[in-house]
Amino acid sequence: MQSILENIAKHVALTPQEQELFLSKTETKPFKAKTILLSAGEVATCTYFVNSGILRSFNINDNIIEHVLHFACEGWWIGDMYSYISGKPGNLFLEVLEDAEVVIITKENQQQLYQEIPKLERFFRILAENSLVSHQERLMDNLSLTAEERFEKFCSKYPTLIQKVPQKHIASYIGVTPEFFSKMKARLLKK
Amino acid sequence: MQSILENIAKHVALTPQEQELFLSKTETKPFKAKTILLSAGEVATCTYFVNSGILRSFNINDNIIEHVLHFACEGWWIGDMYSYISGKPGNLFLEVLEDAEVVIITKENQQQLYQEIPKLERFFRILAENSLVSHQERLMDNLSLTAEERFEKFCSKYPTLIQKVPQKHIASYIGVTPEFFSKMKARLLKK
DNA sequence: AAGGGCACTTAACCTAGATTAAGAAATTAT
DNA sequence: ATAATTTCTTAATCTAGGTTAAGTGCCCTT
Repeated sequence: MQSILENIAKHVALTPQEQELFLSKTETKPFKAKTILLSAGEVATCTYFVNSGILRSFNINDNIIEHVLHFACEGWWIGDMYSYISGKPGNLFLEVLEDAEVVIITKENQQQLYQEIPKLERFFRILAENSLVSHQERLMDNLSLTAEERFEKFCSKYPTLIQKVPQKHIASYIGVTPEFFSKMKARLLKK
Repeated sequence: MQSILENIAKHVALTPQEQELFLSKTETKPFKAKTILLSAGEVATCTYFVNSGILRSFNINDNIIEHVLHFACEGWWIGDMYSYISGKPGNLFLEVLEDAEVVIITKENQQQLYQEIPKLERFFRILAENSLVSHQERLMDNLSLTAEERFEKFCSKYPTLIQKVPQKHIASYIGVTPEFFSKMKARLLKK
């Protein structure tokens, strides 16, 4: 299991004291599958780091159709960035897909940490930049690739997720209906 | 015209000396429309801030179809974040659409600035976070809205751009062909 | 001022993926 | 175990948006 400190150490070096301070501002909790950590309409007051298990963020259209924004498994960060930084009610739900242990950082604590350990500004800058790059790529993929190509890309990028999460969520992530996804999968298997 | 210093001042306060230092690490240049500042396959060594005029970033599929990632006009930042942070050849072109004045920061200079003015880590963190949020929103819009709804959203978000940039680029940005865009526009005008 | 590209429009036809519906398989709960 | 609920599959039908093609108008350039 990759710890949150190892995750930070990938980009900035914290002293033992800083590490301790950092951990003191976090809270680690277990959650059962199906738990909703955050609902649309609420203000996101925390950011989440996944120690183990799987989470997803998604929104709901017209009270019917879900769209998966993100999956997060071991070693990933997840949250509702819009609500978190704006302080306004968000559109995202955050759900546990597989029993998970999650490190929680409140916005208050994160602000304090920025004051006390300025290096963390760099860390979260790099995190945001990397996330931005992958969103840009996904956006361009959605504009230029077919559903089949997006699925293949998803498989090579997140090979472990395919076995673990219901395929309707993967369909939603790549932007097709579950029915079409099923048809497409059958077609690919014949090849 | 909004200066780059005012843009920074929105999020962090620099002292006069810091402001001077910052400007000394930048270069401001005029560019004629149609100039290509960066091509796919090149490594992006700079980030760009637009003083005036309009730029766009886009990629090209199979040597044929362009997809617009971004427009940038007065007061916006633009570049190829993937190539810039990875140091690898990128997929994006950066083109001037309307005669422009652009502030250029090289990666080297930006790294030095991070050392000398740590507050800039915060500024660029906030910049990346905001950009991330708008990419997430655009991604979800592409998954859940019709072309017509995306167009309406584009109009209310970037009212000035509609008059100024060729509509085929706007079609590309919202993710439809120029022909369909034209048809859709005619349909909307009838209402 | 003339001509050569672009940018835009229109229209006929086409297709990837959506929708609807019904049944089968797999999980979950009791 | 068994019932209940979800998830997945299959198939028929439909549509938003793509493709192809032809024509119009409008900047640019010289």
